[in-house]
Amino acid sequence: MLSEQPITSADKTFFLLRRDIVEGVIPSGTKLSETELSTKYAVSRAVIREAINRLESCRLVERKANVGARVVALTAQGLIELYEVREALEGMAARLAARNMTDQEIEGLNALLNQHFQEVKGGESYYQEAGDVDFHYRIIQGSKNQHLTNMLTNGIYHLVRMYRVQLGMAGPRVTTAFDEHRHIVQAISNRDEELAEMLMRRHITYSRKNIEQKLADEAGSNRRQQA
Amino acid sequence: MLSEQPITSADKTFFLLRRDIVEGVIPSGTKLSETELSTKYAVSRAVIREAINRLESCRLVERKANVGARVVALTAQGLIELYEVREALEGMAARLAARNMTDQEIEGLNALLNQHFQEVKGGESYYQEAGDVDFHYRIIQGSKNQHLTNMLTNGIYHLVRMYRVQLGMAGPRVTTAFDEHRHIVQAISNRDEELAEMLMRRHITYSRKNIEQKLADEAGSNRRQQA
DNA sequence: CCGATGGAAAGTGTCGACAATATAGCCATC
DNA sequence: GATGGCTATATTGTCGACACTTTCCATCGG
Repeated sequence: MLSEQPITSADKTFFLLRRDIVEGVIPSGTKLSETELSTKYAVSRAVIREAINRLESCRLVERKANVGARVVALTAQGLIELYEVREALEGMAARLAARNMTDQEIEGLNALLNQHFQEVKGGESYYQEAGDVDFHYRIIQGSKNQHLTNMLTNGIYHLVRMYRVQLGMAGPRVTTAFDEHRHIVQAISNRDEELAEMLMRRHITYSRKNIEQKLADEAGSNRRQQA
Repeated sequence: MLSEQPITSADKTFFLLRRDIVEGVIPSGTKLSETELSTKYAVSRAVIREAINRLESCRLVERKANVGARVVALTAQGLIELYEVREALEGMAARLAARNMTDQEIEGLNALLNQHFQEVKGGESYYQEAGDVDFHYRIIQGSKNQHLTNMLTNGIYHLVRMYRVQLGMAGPRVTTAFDEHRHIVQAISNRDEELAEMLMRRHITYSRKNIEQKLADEAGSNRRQQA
């Protein structure tokens, strides 16, 4: 039923490049040469340019006129800033989800949670990341706010994933995060906008602090190694 | 001292098109024909395409593959969604500004406020819009968060302005808005993050409600006219 | 008279070539 | 030996032409 729009060559190249950048195949800081990429992907430079433009609007690469594009550098500061934006946007998403989600959607969210519970109990913690993403996606969709949805799913989430992959943040935090998810769904279920937003913001804050802690630990051990 | 980067033809065309779209010279819903625009602006289609791509990433136009681009349609729902995003992002910006602005920047904000006070007292209410934008810009900059700043100044603000211009929301609300601004600066001055965010969110909520009211009134009078 | 089919016409997607700009390396000069 | 300017090279920016898709309209069949 979904009117599937045609996929152009530029689209495909964009998706490929994005995947490679997010997954770290093309490391952070790499120069993206148009001529090089056009031979590698067997398309014209025009296609590559369009793909790079779109990567730029996702903030995955930075371009300078007459110089070229490079994959964004990953910094601790950048990650913190990203989580600050996430906190604001996803907090609002949770608030709006509590207002706008249908009862069926909420039911589906509960089902997803139960499924996760079974998996976590069964020790399949490797499902955690995908499950976490799925959970957040549903709430974002539930906000029914197009701007919010686009910003998060087309922009921020790929950036967050890039950081997680390349800084090696597969992260445990499984059981606590699960409880936090449960409480958020509870608040949405009760149509308590205030609480839903607050809990989502806390959830993301905890996640950020967890990552900051890890970065600090790594930095510490690196210093010890160097000494 | 600012290393001014070279401005390409695509840049210029982008700026021109954006201005024309935001100011309503190119009305909402208009089809943007690449061939037509390339003759009008005397540049190649490649340049036009790049400009349109960038307009799309600002969400000022929408593109469909093999069909073309049109200026986004303005709807009441869209405006509300925009303000919801603004509330989330600018609320966070105010919180971060309370944390990160320098004392000098805060002093500058106070000076700006006093200047506005003089102008408002003198009845120069036509300065309101520019002053309002300036006020919000400074707080956004004060957040020291690059992502936040880019999202707001490169994306949302142009969209908001587009709505304001084309739906004729030059809006009074001068004196009340001025008081709200004053209280926000006060909170930032006191480094009260919590309060700064709350006041900014309220400020934007009020602004949204004011606009919703106007839209409702217009719709009402339109119905009466038609009857 | 209405719907389907076919084929122009117009528009977008892609390409290779040329122009303009930045970078690197070399030589001359201080 | 270091610095400044110049040339050579490589890369990006821009262009016009061609390929493909969509859209519109006329024609045909029911």
